[in-house]
Amino acid sequence: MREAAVLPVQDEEARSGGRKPGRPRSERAERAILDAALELFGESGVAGVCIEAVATRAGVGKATIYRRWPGKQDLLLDALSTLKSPLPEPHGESVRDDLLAILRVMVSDMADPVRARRFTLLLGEGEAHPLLMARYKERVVEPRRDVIRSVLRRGIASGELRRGIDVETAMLMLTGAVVACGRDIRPLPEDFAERLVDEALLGLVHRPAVR
Amino acid sequence: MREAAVLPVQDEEARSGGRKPGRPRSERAERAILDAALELFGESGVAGVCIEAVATRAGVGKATIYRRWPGKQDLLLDALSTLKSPLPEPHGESVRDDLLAILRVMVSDMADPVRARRFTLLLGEGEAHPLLMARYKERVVEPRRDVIRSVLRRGIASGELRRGIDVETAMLMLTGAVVACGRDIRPLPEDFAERLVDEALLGLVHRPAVR
Amino acid sequence: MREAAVLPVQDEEARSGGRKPGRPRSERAERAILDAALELFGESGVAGVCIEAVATRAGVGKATIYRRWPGKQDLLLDALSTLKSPLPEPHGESVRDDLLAILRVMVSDMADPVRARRFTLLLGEGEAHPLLMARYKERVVEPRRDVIRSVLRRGIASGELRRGIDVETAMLMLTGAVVACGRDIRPLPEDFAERLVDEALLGLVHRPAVR
Amino acid sequence: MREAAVLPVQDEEARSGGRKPGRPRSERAERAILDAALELFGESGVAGVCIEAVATRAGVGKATIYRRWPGKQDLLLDALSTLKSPLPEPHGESVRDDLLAILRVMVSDMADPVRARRFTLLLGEGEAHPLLMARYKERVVEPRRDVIRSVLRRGIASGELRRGIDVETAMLMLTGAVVACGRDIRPLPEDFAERLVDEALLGLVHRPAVR
DNA sequence: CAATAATCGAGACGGTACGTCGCGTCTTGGG
DNA sequence: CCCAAGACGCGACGTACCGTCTCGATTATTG
Repeated sequence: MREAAVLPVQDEEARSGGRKPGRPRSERAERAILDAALELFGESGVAGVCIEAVATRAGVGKATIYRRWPGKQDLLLDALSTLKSPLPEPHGESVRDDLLAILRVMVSDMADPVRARRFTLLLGEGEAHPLLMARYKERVVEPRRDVIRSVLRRGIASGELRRGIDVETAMLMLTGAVVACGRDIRPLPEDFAERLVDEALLGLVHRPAVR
Repeated sequence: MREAAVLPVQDEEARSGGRKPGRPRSERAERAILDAALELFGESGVAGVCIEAVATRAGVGKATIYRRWPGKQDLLLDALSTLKSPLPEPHGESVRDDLLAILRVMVSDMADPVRARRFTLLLGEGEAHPLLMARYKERVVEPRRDVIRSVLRRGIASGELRRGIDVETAMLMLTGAVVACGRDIRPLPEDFAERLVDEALLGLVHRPAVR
Repeated sequence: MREAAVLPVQDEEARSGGRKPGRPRSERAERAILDAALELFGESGVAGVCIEAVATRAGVGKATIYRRWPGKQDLLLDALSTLKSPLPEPHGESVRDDLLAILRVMVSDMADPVRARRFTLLLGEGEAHPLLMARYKERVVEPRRDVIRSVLRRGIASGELRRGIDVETAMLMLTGAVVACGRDIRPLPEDFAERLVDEALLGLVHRPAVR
Repeated sequence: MREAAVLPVQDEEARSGGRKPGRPRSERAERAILDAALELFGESGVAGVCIEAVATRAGVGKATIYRRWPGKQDLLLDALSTLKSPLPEPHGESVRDDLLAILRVMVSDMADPVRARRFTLLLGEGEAHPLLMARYKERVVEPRRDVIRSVLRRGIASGELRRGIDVETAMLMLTGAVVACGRDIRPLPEDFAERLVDEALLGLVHRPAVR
């Protein structure tokens, strides 16, 4: 993750025309580095992405990389970062549709091998770089969970869902299943979101479905 | 994976009381190596388990390690295998009880910060060490999943669970929720296994519970 | 060596009061750079004088240094040139007095620990920086030797010294002794210049002194 | 200078048959490193001797070099170390002959460019590595000075030299001249030792030579 | 007064060498 | 045949400076 990204400034340069002194960082170099990192990642996986190789292939000094990213993992994270898929706004017509919408986004994120790899990588670094992890959760994980929580709460309020639901546990079941499935089963079943939502809505016990 | 393990068993010791010539391998060394590997893994993850560090901490020569395991991953796998909690044998009295039994074991594994940390580290570094990950799944993860699968199947067969259940998806919901919870919520709620099983059994939709 | 120094003098300022257009170079910056270079040299020798460190300590951009001196050696040479004690003009009354005058200056240079350290550092690193060494000799060492040479030659011409003297060898004996003494014996004997001159004048062999 | 050389053990291995555990250091590697260093030194001087280049040319890992020498200078010192020329035993027949004998050795040491370079290098490092310098003085410099001192004292005692001689100053004149000359004048005059001794013996003042 | 032009500080650029660390292998003497 | 110790060649690590460059800002002279 770029250092600059830590600052709460959405537009780094446009603040009252001010700019940092000194020669500005080269966008060409930045693109070349990220491209080289992605190429190497595609060729030989995480292990193949060594800073020296990235620098050589990008035609860049090592310092130019370390100026931007503190280490290999952070570079990889940025390189693998395609922008997070936009969250669907729940329409509110039915709980099932709303859950499906958000879970489909999550499933398709996990289905993309690059995104999945990035996610897994991030998880692994979570222990070593708690701040990184915290930011990732705050920006990516929790917004999605919030959508699910609000859909469930709305469903309870509207009477569509039963009153006794433990919202947090239910949410963890849904998101946890996506992550667990994405980690293990390649390729992901296309209809996994549907199966998941239906299973969760119906429960396991044997009785006539009410709706 | 020990090299010896690929040889037929009788070649090792059962040759009519005969033994291989030369000095036998030291069990002390073996235990010391495994313990050192676990300690280091707990402290700094896969990356922290360098053979040199293991050898130093175990008070052992590096060759003594390589004589037994071909590489870091194989050593780690053996080391981590000693950790898995014993699986409860499902009694078969009720699906709920059987699920609770296995999920309680998993929750309590995740509740132990040391074990949880080890698990998270392993998960995260799975991408970087795919072989290690694969073997860990084969030895630790899948046996647990198999217990859940069989409980669910038995429940369907006995009529206790409804027929249409997607066993795989249901299993992923249960185990995924435990992992997701263990990763995020510290300390884990004591009754998480109960809440999870009940939520899963009942489903979310509003209708009178049948059992 | 300053670039400007290669230009004819009148091009710089004497053009009927005219000046070069643009912002003139800051004398403050120049002094700060030279001072910083000297400080760093005194602290850690030639190796310690890195342009980056000089720039930082002088509060100056690196380009401001490179605009004036083509490299480290040239900067150092200019910096060290500001240090040489002024040479005494030989009065010509007696060879002994003239030699004493110049040797006293050299001895007192070596007696000052800071100057001596600088000199020793410079000598030692001469091999690694031959250009710097050559220029230092040309600017600092040789002028002093020339004084001694001319004193000796004048002494021979006036009949004060014997005709057969090997001027070069005699000069090396005198200056070499000062350097050797300055390197080894701390603090220097106060009367070392006198002892040296007398010993050299008298020679070692046993016979009645003539003068 | 090799680390081992600091220890006061003259024979590193032969003490009571004991030997350090582990694989012994390869003499092949050591020779290859020293040869490579000398080659590079001959090709491009001190600046050309970078550890990476030495390692590559010697077909050796960098660590193998750093295991033996703490840094570039120390490696160079060892590489350039031809054994110090043996000191001539003064015959005692005449002061002039005895001085000539020892000074000729010193002059020929300085005349050899490799030895001279090594000496100059060492001097330069003296400030940075005082212990190294001290050992060098103790082992090489002082023994030579002692020879000169004793020759001078014997000359005074025998009446060959005048009584008032300042032995230390005279010694510094002789040795200092050799060093100063060796540093500046390449190639050294072949008869420099003779000229030096004669000049010192006769002195500078004009009077009939006594002997 | 405005335009021009050189210098200022700051700092990024592509490089090179540094000294360290861990890898997996090899080589000792001794149990 | 195993053990501990530790050296081996290798290669990536992250750092420090090199000498060059590119910024916006500053400061004189010139038109």
